[in-house]
Amino acid sequence: MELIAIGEIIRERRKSRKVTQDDLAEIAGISIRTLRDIENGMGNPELETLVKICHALGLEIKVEVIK
Amino acid sequence: MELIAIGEIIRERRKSRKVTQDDLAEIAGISIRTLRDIENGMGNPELETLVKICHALGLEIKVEVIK
DNA sequence: AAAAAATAGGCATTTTATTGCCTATTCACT
DNA sequence: AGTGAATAGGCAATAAAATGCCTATTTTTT
Repeated sequence: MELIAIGEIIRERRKSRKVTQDDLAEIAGISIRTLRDIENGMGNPELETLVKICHALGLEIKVEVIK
Repeated sequence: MELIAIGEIIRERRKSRKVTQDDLAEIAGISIRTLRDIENGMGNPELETLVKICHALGLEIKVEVIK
């Protein structure tokens, strides 16, 4: 699970929902600046930040055993 | 996915591997202080920190659609 | 029961994510 | 092509995570 991968997942999901970065950031309760960085694979977000975004998109973060 | 849940998953996995916090922290490349906080559900770790720990334990962080 | 090992958490410091403000660039629509 | 919306990213300030040092408590081992 890399940053860029999460960013892409979030971006695709957001676009499929036809939501702007601005709207998603507001719904998730984070700044658009942070959302932008995450979608572009920059930085190293806090778990809570990711959870907020994912929740706003109907996504969930899970921990699984590597097979 | 809540903090306390991740902490418990990590702790259980670590114990099943018979590894101490000290050892796991060193293997993961983070401080024992941070690992301790995460296992006890305190704080709000960075994604990279979680990834390091999970990797050291053969665990993976995933994003899934909520059913 | 005693000793050693492991875990817990307070606190100050350092490092880094988040944020806001700004302008530039790209995209979508008429 | 032109216009407005959306996205991108630099930079400084702020907020918060990570770390190190310390002692206390709990757990394990002998």
